[in-house]
Amino acid sequence: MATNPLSEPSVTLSEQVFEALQSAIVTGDLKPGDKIREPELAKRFGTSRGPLRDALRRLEARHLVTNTPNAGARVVSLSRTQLIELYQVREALEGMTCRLAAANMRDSEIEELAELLDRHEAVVRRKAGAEYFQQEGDLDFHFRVAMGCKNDLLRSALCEDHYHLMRLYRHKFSNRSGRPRRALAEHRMILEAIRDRDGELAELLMRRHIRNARKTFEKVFSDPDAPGDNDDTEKAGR
Amino acid sequence: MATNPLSEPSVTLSEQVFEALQSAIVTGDLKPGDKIREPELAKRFGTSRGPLRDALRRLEARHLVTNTPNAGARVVSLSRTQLIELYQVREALEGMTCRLAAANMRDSEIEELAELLDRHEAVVRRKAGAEYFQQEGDLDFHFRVAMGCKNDLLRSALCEDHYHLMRLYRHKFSNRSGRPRRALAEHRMILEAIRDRDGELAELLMRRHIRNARKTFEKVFSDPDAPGDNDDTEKAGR
DNA sequence: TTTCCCGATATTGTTAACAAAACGGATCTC
DNA sequence: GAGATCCGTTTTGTTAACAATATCGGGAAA
Repeated sequence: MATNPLSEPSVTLSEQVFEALQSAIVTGDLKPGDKIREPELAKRFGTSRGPLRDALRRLEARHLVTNTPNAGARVVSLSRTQLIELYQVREALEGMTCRLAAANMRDSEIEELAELLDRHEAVVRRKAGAEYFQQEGDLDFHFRVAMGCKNDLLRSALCEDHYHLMRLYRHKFSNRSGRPRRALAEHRMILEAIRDRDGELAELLMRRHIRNARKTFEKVFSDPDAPGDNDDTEKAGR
Repeated sequence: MATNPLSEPSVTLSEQVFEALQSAIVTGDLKPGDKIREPELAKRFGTSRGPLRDALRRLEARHLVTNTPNAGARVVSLSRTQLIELYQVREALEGMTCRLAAANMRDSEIEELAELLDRHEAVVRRKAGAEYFQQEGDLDFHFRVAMGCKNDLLRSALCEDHYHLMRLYRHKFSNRSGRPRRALAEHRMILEAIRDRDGELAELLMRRHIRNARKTFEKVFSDPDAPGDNDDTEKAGR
């Protein structure tokens, strides 16, 4: 898949490039650590460097791109330590989110969340590709809780600033050794707390849930003091 | 004073414009809601529109500027609701920050924090302009805790993304009716918890501290068009 | 061979001009 | 007189060229 189409002519070009680039990063078309050469990408998207630079700045705000003055931009590449830091931020943010969701989510939203978990359960029961789908499903669950908290600043911090970063690294978010099944059980407990409108419990459970995911991650990737950003698929090509 | 000098020739122009514009916003030279006309500001800073637009995108990431396509940028103007949302985000983020600071702050940093509080106490004792200085001091305290948490993602979220927004609205952050004195006492308790390396307590106290500030704010700026009593948890659609 | 310096080349930073869209005011219609 | 419509102006979006900086490779000296 070389070039993204850049649809929707009415909206601004910067916007389209932004969406296309973000998509390219999250889907792995551009890999972590890849250098971003402005002329090359501009030509690829059929635009000039102006809108491209504009898009780069926005991606920088979402931590999907890092920029060093006079040296150019690269697709972000998180070390093990940074991933752990992300878990900690999520624990804080999503804990609060969940507390607010218990207070502010609409009954209909709660029911939809329950149905979502039912579908996840069916997938996990079938066992077929459970790990992978559970990854997407996990993000989906957290996404919906964020949408339900009715705090716009929190929602945007999660769904816009951090969500795509999580998507980018979801394959590293622990999905082994029966974790999907446990995660689903934790989701169920959180849902029940929200249903009971028990914000305090909902927050506690969400924090524990994310903390558990972090601990599993730390165990699986237990390189003590390796830099972390280099392993399987790697190296800025040329 | 009309024009900021744009010092430091070695660094990039975008960077300088970014700093100057941010300063102009936080100091009140540009006021919330002000329209930002690119040609005007570019001329004021003695640059072209390119670097200015670049700076605008970065300020957008820090929520200091809002941009609507084809209609231009404005200095952000937070509603009462949005300010409350900011308090909630701070409660979550700074709670975690404080927990980590208790674990990771160096002894020397803790001592400097203690000295800072001593200075604040002297100011508050003298009563002279206590409210104002306590504002800056309060931010200073929170800033240092964030610096001490040793989680770079958290630190940047607080010190870069939200700090300047808080500075912009610090005069609205409750500083009346003896709150500075109480805030100082709360700071002292937080410091003690950090000193004891008691992360759990430090987080609890910091969250309570910010929650108290929020409640005072909500009382002082009570919603004019809210019908009944204020409900902490419920929020009508906007 | 290794190291350092230097210049060719590529990439980023910046500018000014052009295109398109929004804004404001005067005029016209009802 | 109220409201809609058109047109000139202003402002934003986009482009291509120019300037400054960094990168890379080759060659000279130790």
